[in-house]
Amino acid sequence: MEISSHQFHLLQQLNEQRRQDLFCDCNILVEGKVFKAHRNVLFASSGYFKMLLSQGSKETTQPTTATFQAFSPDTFTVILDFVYSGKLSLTGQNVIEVMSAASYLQMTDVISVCKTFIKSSLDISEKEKDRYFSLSDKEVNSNGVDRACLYSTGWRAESSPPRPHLSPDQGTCMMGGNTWSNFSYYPASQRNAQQQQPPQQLSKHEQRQDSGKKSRHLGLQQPSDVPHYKSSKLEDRAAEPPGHVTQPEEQVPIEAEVESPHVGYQYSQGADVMPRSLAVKPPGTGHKYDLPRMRFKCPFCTHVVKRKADLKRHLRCHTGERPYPCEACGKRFSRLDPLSSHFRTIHQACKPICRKCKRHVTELTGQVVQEGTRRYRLCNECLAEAGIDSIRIDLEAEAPLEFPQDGDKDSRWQYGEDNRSDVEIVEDGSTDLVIQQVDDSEDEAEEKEVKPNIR
DNA sequence: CTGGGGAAGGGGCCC
DNA sequence: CGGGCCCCTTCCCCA
Repeated sequence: MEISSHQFHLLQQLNEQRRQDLFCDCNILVEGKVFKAHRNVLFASSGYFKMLLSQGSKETTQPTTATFQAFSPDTFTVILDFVYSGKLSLTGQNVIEVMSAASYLQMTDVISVCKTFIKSSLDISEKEKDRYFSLSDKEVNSNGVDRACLYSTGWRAESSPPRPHLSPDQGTCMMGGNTWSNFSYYPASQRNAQQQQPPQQLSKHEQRQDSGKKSRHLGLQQPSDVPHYKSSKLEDRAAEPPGHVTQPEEQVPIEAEVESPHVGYQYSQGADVMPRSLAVKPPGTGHKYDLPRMRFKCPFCTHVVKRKADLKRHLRCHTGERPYPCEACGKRFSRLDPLSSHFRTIHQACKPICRKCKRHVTELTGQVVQEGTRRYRLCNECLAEAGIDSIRIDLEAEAPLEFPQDGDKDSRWQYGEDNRSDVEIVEDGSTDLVIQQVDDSEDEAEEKEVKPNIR
């Protein structure tokens, strides 16, 4: 028999203990502000703390202290409140930083919720489009605030439970000129205890995407390996006056018009979702019989793209999402093509150019050198200058190319296996360099086969 | 401190 | 719609 309220009450008690500084054995210092918490709770909630606390001293009588500069005390307050209550107080103003902090702290649930929060606002509803059908572009783009006002009626939350700990201005907030409703997330385990908080429903598309990306984020490595969005940059961009980027303004049409009837993009929950991209028609297509040409407006900045897919891609630079990890070095990329490029350049030494003298080399006139997980080519002369005698096999460098922590996609990292059969390793005597004879023709074939993370 | 080069980020657009 | 290529810009490291 299971008493569903037990978990909720347990968490409540822990939260109460935290507030009263009872049994707190961990101090978290964020930009000078000290937060008290329980090691056990932090350990259970955050991959970062799990790592930190498991690596740290086993001594439990001394309080552990962690210091962070990567996010603000306010952001950590949101995170810590979530840890101890299951309620994530997201607003348009804090979602980026909260997600960044969650990424740093390896809290995949929070990341997912932040992503859902952001993504859920990206859908275009037919209803909303109708609403803007006759908007002039100037009305739409000349003033982000105006636009926010126009949008706000459609996505203001109607069922968000009141949260007394919020400051009044958190009721709705502005982000990039748009008004955002508050967003509360209650883990499934707590939803029963909450007042029938409507669950955040995702469209099939989103569910698929989100589940997939969630699994990717489960593979986050050390926080230092996890790139974070540049909040300041984002804020700068978001704060840019609309006229700052002239290109979209100039190209954007006088009349805003929506795409012809489309499918797939609908509000899942009208209350929590808002139209975040605006389709407008370019100049010269004013005639009603012209095929409507879409332009999609980024809700975070003034960028306008022609295709929804391009907007989706662009948004990753705002959300910081990097779903494509390089399995050789762990570096994560927001897109597949830069990853492929990185992989070819850094780990496959595809450039037939001597890294030292920049001359073109072939398999006859040069060799591949491996340094850690990096590979590059050196011509025989430069190789001789470097002193082949001083170069040895680095078995560490050959073997490490497995990344069990990342179950992303079908990422099959065959680098260390398949390549080895094709290369002849010249062993020498120095640090961590490996010279390899590589058959270029096979290298190309292998390049096709061994692309990381490519489905 | 500065300039050059490599790597990565990001947009446009084709397939 | 995703993958991928091209191009330009930005960032970072190093001499």
